[in-house]
Amino acid sequence: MEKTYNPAEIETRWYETWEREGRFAPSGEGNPYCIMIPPPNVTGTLHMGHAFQDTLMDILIRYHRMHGDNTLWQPGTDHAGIATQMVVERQLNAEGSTRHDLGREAFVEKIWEWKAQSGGTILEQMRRLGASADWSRERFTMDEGLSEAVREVFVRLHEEGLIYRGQRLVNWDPVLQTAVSDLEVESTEEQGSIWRLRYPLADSDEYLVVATTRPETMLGDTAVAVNPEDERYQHLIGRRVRLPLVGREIPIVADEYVDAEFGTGCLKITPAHDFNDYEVGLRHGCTPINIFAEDASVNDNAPEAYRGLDRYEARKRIVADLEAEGLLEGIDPHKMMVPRCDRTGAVVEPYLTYQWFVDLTRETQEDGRPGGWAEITRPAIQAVRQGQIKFVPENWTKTYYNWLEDIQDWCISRQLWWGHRIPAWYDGNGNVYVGRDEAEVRERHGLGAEVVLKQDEDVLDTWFSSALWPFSTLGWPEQTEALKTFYPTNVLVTGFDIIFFWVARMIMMGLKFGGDVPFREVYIHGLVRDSEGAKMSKSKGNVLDPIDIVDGIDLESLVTKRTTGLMQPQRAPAIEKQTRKAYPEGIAAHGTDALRFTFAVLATTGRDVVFDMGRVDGYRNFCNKLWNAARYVLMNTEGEDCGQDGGEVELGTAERWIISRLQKTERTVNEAIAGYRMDQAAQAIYEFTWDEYCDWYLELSKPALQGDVDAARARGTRRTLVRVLEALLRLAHPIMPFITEEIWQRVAPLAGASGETIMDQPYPIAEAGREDPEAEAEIDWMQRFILGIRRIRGEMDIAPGKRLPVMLQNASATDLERLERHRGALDFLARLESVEVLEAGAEAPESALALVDQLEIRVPMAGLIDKDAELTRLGKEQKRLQDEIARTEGKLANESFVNRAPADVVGREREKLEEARSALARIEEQIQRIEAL
RNA sequence: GGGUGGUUAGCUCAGUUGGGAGAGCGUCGCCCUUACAAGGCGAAUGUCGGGGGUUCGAGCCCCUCACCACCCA
Repeated sequence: MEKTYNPAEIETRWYETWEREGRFAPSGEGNPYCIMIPPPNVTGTLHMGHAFQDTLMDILIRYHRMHGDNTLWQPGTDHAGIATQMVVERQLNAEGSTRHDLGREAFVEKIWEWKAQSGGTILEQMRRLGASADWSRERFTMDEGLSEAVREVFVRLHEEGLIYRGQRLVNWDPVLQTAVSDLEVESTEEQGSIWRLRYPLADSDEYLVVATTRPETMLGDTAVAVNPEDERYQHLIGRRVRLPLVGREIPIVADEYVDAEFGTGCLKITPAHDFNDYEVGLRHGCTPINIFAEDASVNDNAPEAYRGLDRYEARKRIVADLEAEGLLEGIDPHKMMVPRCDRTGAVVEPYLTYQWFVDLTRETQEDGRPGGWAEITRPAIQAVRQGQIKFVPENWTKTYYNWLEDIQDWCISRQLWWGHRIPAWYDGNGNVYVGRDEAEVRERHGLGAEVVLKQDEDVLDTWFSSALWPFSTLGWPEQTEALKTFYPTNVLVTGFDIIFFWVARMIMMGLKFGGDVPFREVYIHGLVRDSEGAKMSKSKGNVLDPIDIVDGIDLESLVTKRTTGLMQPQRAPAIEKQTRKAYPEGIAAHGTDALRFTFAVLATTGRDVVFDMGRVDGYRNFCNKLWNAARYVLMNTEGEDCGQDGGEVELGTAERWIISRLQKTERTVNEAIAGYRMDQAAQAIYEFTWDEYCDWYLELSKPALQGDVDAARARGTRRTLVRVLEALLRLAHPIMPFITEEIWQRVAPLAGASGETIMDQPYPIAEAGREDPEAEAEIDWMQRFILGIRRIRGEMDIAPGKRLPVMLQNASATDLERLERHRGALDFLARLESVEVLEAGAEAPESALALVDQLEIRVPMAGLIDKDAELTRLGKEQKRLQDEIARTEGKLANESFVNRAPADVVGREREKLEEARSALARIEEQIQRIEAL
């Protein structure tokens, strides 16, 4: 084996081998186990969230594959309508062109080109992480098969009356000029103003004052509303005001919605441009007046003076004009929630347009058929409520219910060019026909060639196709073998930010069209944040590229990477400064396994995953530790007799001990993974490897293999060295696939294991019969013996290499037996020069003292021990024991404790007290003796 | 305003039906002991956010307050 652990070389080599040999495909045998990847944006790049999530999925996949399941990890990508269209559009803009210059067909062609060129990036990055997805089954949401599924679902829902087209107020992005769903809108608090405007009454010289945060919308006002209980305005209800600048007379209505405490208590009602006003308008029979064009400039429904002005320009002019007329009463600063599109950052405009919707709210339709609530939403709620789908951690079900129980109809049309075009056609008379294609529409509705049909210009919300992902990727609507085998899938692994967008919608569509839940469990993991706990985002400049952690990156490259392509280039200097501070040396190469191990350890039940580079450093060291342990094992076993070819094998206590500890670790790891506690699994592997196998067993094997040892014993030691290592490698493989494969190839033959790859070896399962409490007790004794001497050594600053003479006093028969049995190990690990067993009652010379239960271990002080240092050391021990005695005595003096606590707890306290008292007595005696020197 | 989660060592986090708190990194000593200095051996470090309650016993259960974060209106 190479002397140094070099992850880069190992990782690329093994990944290529696995993929070439088709190791990622389902075996076709065993219980089906399937995970659908949450499809990333096809033109995106891998971020920390992906890397974290992919690691978790790959751990589960590799674990189940090794357990013999017929395992499929279904990969693929999403066309991500808005995001992808924007990317390509921005490129065009950079070339001085627009998508409108190109036209729809050429623009879509351009996006396909872009996809062909950069679409594979993220999947390549996933390969770098070791993701063992079945790439031969890779799907893209706009593949023909998946597009067919989309059309099929649309048509069927439409036939059932569950998809409808209607004019509704929607969230409108005036930059992209498309509707967006409420989930794509982010509201943040921003500083704005409240303008108080005077609206003159139509029939007198009086006026009332309305308060508004958006004065420009007054051009579309259709009413003024006051609270019916508001005494100030009783006399106004039913009268009319003359709308300034416009001249239209509009009614004053009473509506509960108005908060008398807010502003002036008079609310202007603009149904076409505010969701609440729309509702109020409906109640009072107002016809909405739309005053904006699609780009949010003022349209022809407004007075000529304002037409064509952008909404903010119009605001300025309107405020100025009102002021000139004496109708502006005042402006107050006001903090308000401003809705912005999460993609473009544009302020979203409530806008009245025709859109397609999925009904999710009606119990029954007008014609008596069941509505969307009954057909889609309620079953989705029930599936979780009745336990057909389990959330892990369980409390996320609350979030799920809260959203579904208060759901709105789903606006599925988008005014984009990139996506699944809505399968609806219009004739010249405004009739709309829905069908799988134009031919079907013509045939079904008897439309001859003379009728001109035009397909709907809009495309579907990307989430519409994502909702079908669990079954469309398996071939639906065909009843394929894959579909029959792997649907429902086993678990969905995803972040909580996407429960609404995606999880709920997959459950809806899975139940409706897949005939069953899309997955049995939903494992919700936390979101990766930077070491300060802040969200990682390009604009904050705190993003990390997982591949940079794997390969390393120098500071200058990192700075360049973080400061190019910013939406707000003015942030560059701040980002640069912060980057230089956080990573003065750049980022070191850590290798994929270390990164994966870190992710596993961070996968606790919390909702935030705070990522700290120090953790990766630590787990890279762990990889190095494992590597070197393997080197040691191989040095001592390759070319030696490890018992793989027969021969008598004898296991010593140390062997029985490490095997016993391994069983416990195997049990812990299996339970942890089954419960989605990757942190506990990784922790157990770490502790076993480092604290038990390396720190103790490898050390114990050294004296056992030195000198002239019994052949059967040596064979037992070598066999245990390789077999435990081999099992450990299998145990760790799902988390750190590369290093384990690399070492396993060398170790497996020595351990008597055969196979081409660790990937398809059986996952270790604990055998209760191999647990050995006796061996554990004995090694525990030995460890305490050694630790006692090491402490004396450490506290006295005695060089580790210096051999020490020790004397034993008060040794029991068991102590002596154990001493005899492990003398070699004790000499080696505690660096003993000699051991003298003192007769009962014999006076020991002045010495430093360590206790193992009743056994007193003494290191004579002559020339070695510093009196004051020993007194300090003993003083600390004295204090600890005194505290312990005080605590236990107090407890045992409490009658209710003795009477009410379980007998074993009380018994344990009594034992503890007794031991502490005995130890304290001897420590204090020792203190006196040393003080007397 | 409603909801959810959090507050444990200097930092980032674990803590399994309530039985005297752990890890990684960092810190302090002593060591180049032939697997590993990305290491070995040893050490220090916490009124478990505040207050109250239940209990023989609370980091863990209940109430309350404070602060932080997120989601929804």
